Amino acid sequence: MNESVFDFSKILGIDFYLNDVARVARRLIGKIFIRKTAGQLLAARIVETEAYLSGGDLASHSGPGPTIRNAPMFANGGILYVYMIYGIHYCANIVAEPKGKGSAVLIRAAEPLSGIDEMMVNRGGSERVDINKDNSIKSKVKLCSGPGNFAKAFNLNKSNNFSPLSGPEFYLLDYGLMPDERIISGKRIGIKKSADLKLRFMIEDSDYISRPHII
DNA sequence: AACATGATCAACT
DNA sequence: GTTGATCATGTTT
Repeated sequence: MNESVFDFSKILGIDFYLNDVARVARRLIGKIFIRKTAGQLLAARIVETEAYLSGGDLASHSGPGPTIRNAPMFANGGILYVYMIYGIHYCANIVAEPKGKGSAVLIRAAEPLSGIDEMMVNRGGSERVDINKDNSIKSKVKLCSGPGNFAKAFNLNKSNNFSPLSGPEFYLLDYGLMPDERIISGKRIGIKKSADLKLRFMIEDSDYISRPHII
């Protein structure tokens, strides 16, 4: 698959992001995330997200109010917020709602579509990303599954903070859902505070989900 | 001390 | 195959 496959007129407008973050998280399912750099195009279809609210959510980084780290969350929606977790992994978020609110959507998993060889390289190229000993692809299933893996496959880090999702490097395209696809919601993964909120969204029975559904 | 994780390995079914 | 313990390790509180 190459660049000409994608229709960049399907890009999401800024209004998409300036809505309630839980609504944005749900509607991001099925959207195609693209990173375009010189001579390279990475693309994956989002299949799993989590919303982190602007208020009343003890698990959200915006809880303490604006700080250096969470500054992107308090900017206007439609940009990236990338932070490091556990000293090892990066997590990529899409900021939602108008400036000053403080909310974001964590991208937890996606289906690789384009630039799969480059994603392999970004991930480290070991058998852990399902490649055979001769470097041929065994499976693309786990390449972007899990927030740390997604960020690594797209080579995202803190330098991508505040990057707009309206180009020229990052794009989100809306191709809709397949007729038989259903979006389900459940508890978020890996948090202890506000753990019962049903703010995780995913395509039911998708092969690319990072973890099982937790009601 | 906690943290929006992921890879690995031991000990199971 | 699956599950649970353990570890790696930067940044914030």
